[in-house]
Amino acid sequence: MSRRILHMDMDAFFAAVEQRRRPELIGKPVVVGGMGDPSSRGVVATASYEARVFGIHSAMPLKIAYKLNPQAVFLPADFETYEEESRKVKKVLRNISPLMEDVGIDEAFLDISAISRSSLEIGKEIKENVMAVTGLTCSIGIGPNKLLAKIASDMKKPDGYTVIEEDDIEDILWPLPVRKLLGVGPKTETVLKDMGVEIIGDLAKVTPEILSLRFGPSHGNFLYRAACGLDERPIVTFWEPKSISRERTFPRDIGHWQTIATVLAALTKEVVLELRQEKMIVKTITIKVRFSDFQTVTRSKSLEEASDVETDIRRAVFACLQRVELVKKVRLLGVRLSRFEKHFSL
DNA sequence: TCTGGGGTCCTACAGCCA
DNA sequence: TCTGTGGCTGTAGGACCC
Repeated sequence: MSRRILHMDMDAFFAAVEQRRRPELIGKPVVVGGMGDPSSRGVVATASYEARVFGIHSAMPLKIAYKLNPQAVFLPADFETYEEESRKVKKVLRNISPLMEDVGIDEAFLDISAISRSSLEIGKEIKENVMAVTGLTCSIGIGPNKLLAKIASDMKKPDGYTVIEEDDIEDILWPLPVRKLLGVGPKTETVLKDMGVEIIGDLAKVTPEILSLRFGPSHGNFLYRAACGLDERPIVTFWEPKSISRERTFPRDIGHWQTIATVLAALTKEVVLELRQEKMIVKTITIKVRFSDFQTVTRSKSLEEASDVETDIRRAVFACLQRVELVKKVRLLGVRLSRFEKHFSL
């Protein structure tokens, strides 16, 4: 039986939720992100299609989005509401197949290989049910693997439905820019461009040996196989968290050691609270310091014995802080816990 | 121009040990 | 006893994702 993977992507999710609950925003450029104040630090989480016309897109600093369109409606992200809508959508998908992989708040993969109905019927049912429970549209892509399903869902947005078959790889996949491949970000794109590789078809003509030399064996092989449309990664329906972290960017860069210490202690409290909720104990503690010039350093420390005791973890955090040279003002601080063990006594 | 917050995975390197 | 090697672990940083 050949694999049939479906990828569902909500259209401009956060902005669409805001437009649905405030109909006066329908048809207007809506930008969701940060505190909703374009004069403060933050980036765009989602821009409505009306805002995208002005060149506003995800991950763009709010200040730049404001310059592009000062008339746009800027709103803070309301994650609780988005999570609630997301749960409804995921339930629709699980009703089709329990083999669902969550990919963040607004995306999911679904393995529909074992379902006898046509792809079109399944896609139609999902779209209708998502609309019925949320009032929102989504785009659907179907392919023989996750890589191609994801590319398919991105091809016709919003409210799209696209199928990519194995025979379509040369016609549909190869003319696309390499950046469309999941795993090719700005850095990889630049290196590939320097090699004369601009579209996926160019990438498929480079040998895996050359790609491995440039990108390392793992990423190099991945790139080659991706360019050929090959991807055997399974649908992962459940996984244990591997790290818990909290970080904070200050409205203005800070220079006082006292403030740095206070914030790190507060962040430690937050991660420890979550650690205990997960009934885990932790071995490695890492702090992150980003300076005013965006230089970022991390320092980590492993405990002799895994712990969930706040004083142990805070001590490790401050031991890490002592190893950071605080010669510049600080823009961001973070605390991360990793390498968990189960807390058997609980 | 200015660049969030929560994650995952990979690589390089150093130190330790068999 | 000395030296080289390879595996493992911890640490730091980077790229990428939504």
